[in-house]
Amino acid sequence: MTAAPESVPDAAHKAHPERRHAEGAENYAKAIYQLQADDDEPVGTGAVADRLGVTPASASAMLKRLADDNLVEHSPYRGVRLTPEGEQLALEMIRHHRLIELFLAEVLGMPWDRVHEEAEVLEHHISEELEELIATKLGQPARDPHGDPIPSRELDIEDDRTVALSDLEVGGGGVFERVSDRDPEMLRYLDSRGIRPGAAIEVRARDPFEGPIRVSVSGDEHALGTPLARRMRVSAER
Amino acid sequence: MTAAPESVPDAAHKAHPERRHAEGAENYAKAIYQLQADDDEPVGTGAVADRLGVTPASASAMLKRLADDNLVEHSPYRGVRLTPEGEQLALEMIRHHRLIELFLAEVLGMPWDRVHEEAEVLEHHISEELEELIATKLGQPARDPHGDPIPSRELDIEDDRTVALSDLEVGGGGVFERVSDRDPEMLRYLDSRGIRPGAAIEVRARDPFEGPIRVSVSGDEHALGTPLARRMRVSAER
DNA sequence: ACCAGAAGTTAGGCAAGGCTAACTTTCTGC
DNA sequence: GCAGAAAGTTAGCCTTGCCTAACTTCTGGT
Ligand SMILES: [Mn+2]
Ligand SMILES: [Mn+2]
Ligand SMILES: [Mn+2]
Ligand SMILES: [Mn+2]
Repeated sequence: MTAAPESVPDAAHKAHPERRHAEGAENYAKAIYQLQADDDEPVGTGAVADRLGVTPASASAMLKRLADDNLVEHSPYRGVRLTPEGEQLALEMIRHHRLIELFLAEVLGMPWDRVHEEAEVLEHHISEELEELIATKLGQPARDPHGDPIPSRELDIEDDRTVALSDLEVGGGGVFERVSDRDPEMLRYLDSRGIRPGAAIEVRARDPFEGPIRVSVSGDEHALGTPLARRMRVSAER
Repeated sequence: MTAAPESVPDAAHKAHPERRHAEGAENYAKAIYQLQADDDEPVGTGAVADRLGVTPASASAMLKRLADDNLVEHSPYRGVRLTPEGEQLALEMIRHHRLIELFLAEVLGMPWDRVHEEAEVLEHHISEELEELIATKLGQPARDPHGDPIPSRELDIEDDRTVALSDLEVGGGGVFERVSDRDPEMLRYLDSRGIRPGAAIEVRARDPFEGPIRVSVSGDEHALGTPLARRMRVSAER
């Protein structure tokens, strides 16, 4: 046996206070964070329920519990806002999620349209130690396979400087930075067209009434429907 | 889009019928499997309760539910035995567990005394697809970091041909095949002595009344307590 | 053969989360 | 400014697991 102290479990990875919250609370916190975006409007019960696929009644009950746990402030009938503690919890889960997605893609070769579903489960079940081992293995990465920023170990996250592709004028463009990871079909479609985060993209033409948007990506032209273009984010110019 | 069929989700990894059971059922099935060993005595409620750290009352209730789900046969007051379905479920979890342990150790460099705890959680949360990616990455391995055999994809498991080190006579020995993974302290101790699965081991002397066992491992002598020796398994000779 | 203690089960609770149905509050269009 | 619609909440119920306390069954020693 070495001279190492007995039963002192390393004590390293203790940046965040290791609050143990139920998986439910973690999912709600993440959903609220993502719905809150940056406009600091409170988030409605219905929006949370929709995103999590539960009834408004279930969400209402759960939000009250989150309020008791100091994860949200709840004004009945008006909505919820994350407390700083709730935001930390959300960011912790987002860090787990994105690290896992990248790890699955990079280390295990899982296709980028399938990593999301797996990460959605695993994010709640990895230890802080495993989180750290994954981050180290990946070289403390800044972005996940869909271009989304990964919060730092201290849970700082880069603020979003992108605009939706659907909001660009003809002639506008930039780097295709990120895309929603929640629709595998969509990801496979983009992949099959060779459209991936990091590519330069430019709007060539737009049709009115939500018509397709013609873009060029690395030389090729594509006509993208508005729902798709809404989920693709491009670096803000200027 | 390629000519690949739409929405047919690959259909590969479907060897086992993908029964979804609650995490509780998975843990109970695994516990019963491991208590059952090979002596096909039925397993008592108390033994299950002990191993899972719940009260006998809780185990009793749960065993009844497992019986309803056809995972065990339950004779009240006499004990339970796994059904074939229950055994498949147990082996599935054991495969997950041991693949995850090896993966964490080999790919992420997690020390062998810490992989068990992490695997204990993750085994319930990886998809069949991820299981397969891990197995492939590791080259369809046969043993985990503690020397325990990993069930095949078809859930066949090699039967145990080892004896406890504590049961060997002086002069007996063989290959140190495997060691219980449930006590991190013990694993660290063995590791610090350079005693690892695969090493040749021989009993040099024994003291009566559960006294220490003197063994030689790759040239060095060690005195091991009986509780430790009971958890170390050595290849059966002859 | 009996009976005490060990082992197992039942009864009654609790906490998380989900549901539906019914009720309340807020918002909106006239 | 008010009615009806939309949004949110409450009430009552369910499932999964766990608990303690009380009861039942089994077993081993005399
Ligand atoms: Mn994702
Ligand atoms: Mn963390
Ligand atoms: Mn499997
Ligand atoms: Mn293990």
